[in-house]
Amino acid sequence: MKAYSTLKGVLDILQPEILLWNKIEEITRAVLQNFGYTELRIPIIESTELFIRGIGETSDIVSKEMYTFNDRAGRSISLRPEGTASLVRSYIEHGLNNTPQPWKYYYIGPMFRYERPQKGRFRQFYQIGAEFLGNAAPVADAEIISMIDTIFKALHLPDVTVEVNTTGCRLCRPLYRDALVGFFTSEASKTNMLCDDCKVRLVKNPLRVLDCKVPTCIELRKGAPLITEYVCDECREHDEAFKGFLNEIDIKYVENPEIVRGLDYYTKTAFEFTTEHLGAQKAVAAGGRYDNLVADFGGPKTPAVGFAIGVERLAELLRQRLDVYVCAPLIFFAVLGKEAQRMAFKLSTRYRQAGVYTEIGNALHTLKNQLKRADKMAARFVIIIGEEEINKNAVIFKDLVNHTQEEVPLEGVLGCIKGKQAAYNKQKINFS
RNA sequence: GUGAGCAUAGCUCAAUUGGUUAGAGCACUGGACUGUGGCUCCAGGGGCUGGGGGUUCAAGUCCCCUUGUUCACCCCA
Repeated sequence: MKAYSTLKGVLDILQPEILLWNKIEEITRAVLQNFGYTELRIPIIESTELFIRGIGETSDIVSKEMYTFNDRAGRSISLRPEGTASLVRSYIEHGLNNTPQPWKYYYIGPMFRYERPQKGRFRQFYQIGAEFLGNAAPVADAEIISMIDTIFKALHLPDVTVEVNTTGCRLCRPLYRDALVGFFTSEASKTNMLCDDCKVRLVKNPLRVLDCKVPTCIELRKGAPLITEYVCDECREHDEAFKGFLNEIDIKYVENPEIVRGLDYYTKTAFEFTTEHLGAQKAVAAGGRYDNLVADFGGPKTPAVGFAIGVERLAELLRQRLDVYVCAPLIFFAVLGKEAQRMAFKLSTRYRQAGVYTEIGNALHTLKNQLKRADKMAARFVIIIGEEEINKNAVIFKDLVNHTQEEVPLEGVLGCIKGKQAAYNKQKINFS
């Protein structure tokens, strides 16, 4: 029979990787909570229309990366490629604008994009994202940056750079866009010298020409108009105030006019947290403001800021750096014979219900073998039960670390364990 | 969608210029006088050399195709 394997770009996350993920989630959730965010579980499938309307029909995500299919009733369904559209949908669908504002929620889960996998990029990948709705003020943008910064500090993530940009709004961005197109089309020779990709970009998304890595394009765009020269007063003031708040809390940022979000809904602030340790996919978190999306979805006009962290990328950066432990059993029962097994099963059930991690050896194996397993599992204590012990109504209580053992009467076993929970062995996980 | 590199045991890797039954370490399982772990020693299981085709007396090794994978482009978390 043919061996099955995961689909391209889709991974099983197993030990020890998953322990690192658990730790990341645990720490991140705690920080999100401190900033007033609660989780919202959004579905993995939505109507395709939701993403087309939200992310934009011409975006790469929608035009070539969505997992789209028809359900049995012929409705077009898509696996979510991102979380924001769903959260905004949920906000409107449940009338959550009628709950106390502002509205702060986060989500954790897999996203799906049909792309060629490479370092830090997968077809099923996990995001931890949060959305802050109902606050148009620059301080909201800064609070989001501060929150990501706090998460990364809590995780001891090293060497991250905060890059920020303003992408303008619906009033000023078109002006800039036109200016840019005008710049590149002012002379036919200039247009022709652009690379083929850029010729397409010039029509589809001119801002991306600024991001091209072809040398001739880099040369050609010298002297091109800058977004900062075209943003309206409101956007400029917003941007300045936003950066002022970052200065206020000593967050070093780099202004990068090349940050052009690939999702159409962004306005004003756009940002990325980048690192040099991730290969080409260097953004570990990214986001921005989207003041029109809620209204575009038919909700009340509601300003919003949000972001998403790439969990795989974060985990990649934290391998070796975050101490991750797996709990070993406090008690391992080594049992000889059926009666011993019965006793161990009863005892261990009691201990487990009291919150103690116990394991029971295989009664068919020799004592030596069971001790070997106990050791391999890094168990702290072994309770040996054999015929002799059953006859004496006692057990042997063995300390695997101090190499000591004593015979204790059955009634005394619980007392032996009491106060020893702190003695749990913790096995530090070694990522290699 | 485009380009390049790589596919040998669960993992990391060997295998003269093509040349016998494809090896090692780690891991796993068992054993070293029958009820005592770690160390050591011994043994064992496990590979159609990713799949298919071709060249050859002979292919893990050379050629072609295919699939997977890695990295990069595009784009993005």
